[in-house]
Amino acid sequence: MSGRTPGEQVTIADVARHAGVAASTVSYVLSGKRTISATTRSRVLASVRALGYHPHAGARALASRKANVIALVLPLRTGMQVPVVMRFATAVVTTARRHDHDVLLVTADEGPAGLHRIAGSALVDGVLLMDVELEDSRVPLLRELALPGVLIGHPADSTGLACVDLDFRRAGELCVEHLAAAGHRRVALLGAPAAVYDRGTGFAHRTRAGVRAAAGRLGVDAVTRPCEEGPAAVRHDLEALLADHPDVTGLVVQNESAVGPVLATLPLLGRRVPRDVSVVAICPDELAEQSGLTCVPVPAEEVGRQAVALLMRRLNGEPVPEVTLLEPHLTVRDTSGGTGR
Amino acid sequence: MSGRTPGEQVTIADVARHAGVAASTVSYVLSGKRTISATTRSRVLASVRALGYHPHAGARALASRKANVIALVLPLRTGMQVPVVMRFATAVVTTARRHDHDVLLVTADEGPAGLHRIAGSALVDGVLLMDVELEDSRVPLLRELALPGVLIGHPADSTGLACVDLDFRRAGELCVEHLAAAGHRRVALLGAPAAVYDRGTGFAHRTRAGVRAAAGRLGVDAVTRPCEEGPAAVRHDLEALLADHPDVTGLVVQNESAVGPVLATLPLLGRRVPRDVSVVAICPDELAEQSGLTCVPVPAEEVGRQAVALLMRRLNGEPVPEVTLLEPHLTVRDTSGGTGR
DNA sequence: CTCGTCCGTCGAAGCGCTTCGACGGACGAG
DNA sequence: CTCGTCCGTCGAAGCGCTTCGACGGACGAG
Repeated sequence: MSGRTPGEQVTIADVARHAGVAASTVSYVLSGKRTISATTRSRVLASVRALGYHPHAGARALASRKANVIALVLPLRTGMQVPVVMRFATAVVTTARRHDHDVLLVTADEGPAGLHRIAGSALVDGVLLMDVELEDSRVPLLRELALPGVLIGHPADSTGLACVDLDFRRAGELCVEHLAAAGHRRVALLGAPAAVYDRGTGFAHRTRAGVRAAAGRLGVDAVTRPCEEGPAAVRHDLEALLADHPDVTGLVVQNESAVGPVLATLPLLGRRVPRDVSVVAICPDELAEQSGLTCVPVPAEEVGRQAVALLMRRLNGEPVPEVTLLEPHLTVRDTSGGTGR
Repeated sequence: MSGRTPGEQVTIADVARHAGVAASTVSYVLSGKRTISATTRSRVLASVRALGYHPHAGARALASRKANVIALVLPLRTGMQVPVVMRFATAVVTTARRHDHDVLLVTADEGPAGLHRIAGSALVDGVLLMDVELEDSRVPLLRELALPGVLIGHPADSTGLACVDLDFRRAGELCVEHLAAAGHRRVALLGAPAAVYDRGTGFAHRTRAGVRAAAGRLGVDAVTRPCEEGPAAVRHDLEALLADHPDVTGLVVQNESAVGPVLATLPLLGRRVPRDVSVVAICPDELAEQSGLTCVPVPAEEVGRQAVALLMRRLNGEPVPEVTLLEPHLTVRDTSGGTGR
């Protein structure tokens, strides 16, 4: 179609020759950094299309000192909410593309050395860090490297950083407020696996704090306990919870893999939902929708979009807020209701 | 520590000066493309470490005509097996790093234009294409662009390509053989969502073909039907299946999200597992392990490793087989057994 | 002892882009 | 009509690397 041999790089010089202008003019047409007459512009753009020109990414990065690539540092460890991560990643890629950036996938197990390498080699202009822990070793490194970064979740000390997250504390409060308003006086949080709390992962700790705070404020009894993954483990943890606290009538679940098993197990333990026990989850909305579950959705896409938008503003040298918390909302479905007690 | 201002690029010239050699010598030490004396080599490497040198990725790409980056083109559509995708992605990144390559994340919704852009801008040296359909529009494009690629799954025409996949046909056969050997004469495949078959996705079609082939060969009745996602949908589809075919005693499940609901629903329909109905799944092994499920594991990591290894061989100009099928294995657990009939 | 070979290193060129300074020419002000 | 301004374009330099050819010098063969 274009007549060129596939695989051969079309250069800016080819375009310039084809359009009868200087290479710098082509560059200015493409970047818009200088005014170019309408006729020249359209001639150049026609040549770009005719030749199927794409600027060489490496050459561009070298000359402009911008890679137009951001890194997405993913965790991929036990207890991560996998579908949430995927939807988040999609939103990140899509939004980044809209800002003319690509996304490099980095796994956390390369650790701080990975950040060093990526920053040192100018492979990326900035990073998105997921699954940030309260005391995260990568955070000081980010500061030291002067590498623009946006964190998903937030560490204990967020000075000089940019963090985006659902307001999990508020989400925990919302769940308890909803249950309390329906008359529940004893509630329980069935949370993430113990390892997640041990790592000091922010969302788990903050949710728990929110549940406790709201319970304290509203005069509700609240117990909280971790929950391991897998149907058998969930069932076991739920049974243990109800054995220790048989009078719990409101359940907050923050563990994707537990949602299905919890709803399946409760009837077997003689608890009908929502008549005997109300269940509220903090989880992806589709998951909740499938089961008619009352929930506070985790807005993965929105977090991804916001994170990229913030990073782009940082890359442009604009100031950004240290902490951006997304307001949670509770969607009422079939698994929560009043209590007879 | 290193004494340099953070964010300032350390260049090969800095290293050369520090070590008292020419820049080209540093380059040769790092690439190993010419013999360098042991003393020079160690002096250079010491300087590299002292200065914290990382070669500028763009400059390297420009000069060497290699980006040392591969693209991972992910689907992210309905019916994809999300955890499998994640584990696959991790294996890809890890293996690529071992070959000194990074991974660019591309979503399929950028479509063929994305491949054009990526190839044209020399951002990547090759691509890994996931979720390949039997008639995939990206496949001819790959050929046209002369862009080295490895496909996960395989299209109808694999001429000149490199495809890696679990041998899903054989996996389907294995499941039926296992059930037949245990005495089951009527089996059913509860498969992927209908949309997945409609798209012509290879793994779904091949599994179904394998189930049918083995059933025919062994004189077993086999019915196959798609299964939508979500507990309610799964339950509905399973009930419909058993209503139409009440004498089915062997169930093959190829749908991650259906595994839990199927095991939860069967007892409610009066079928104990494995006494009344044996269940065999094709799914990630952890998922099966959690439920004590007999299964043919989908070896996501192994597929990822193989795919990267093949791509690296292609990038080195070595010949690679058109189709690489991984041999499936059946792991017997608690959900399958003999039948009384 | 001499010559050829080859090992180890160097310098220069070039990869494809961006950006800076310069410079015609059009056009408006006086 | 003249001069100054500014718009639109050009050419050159430079980004940091790899790679090629060249060339000392050591060393072995004769």
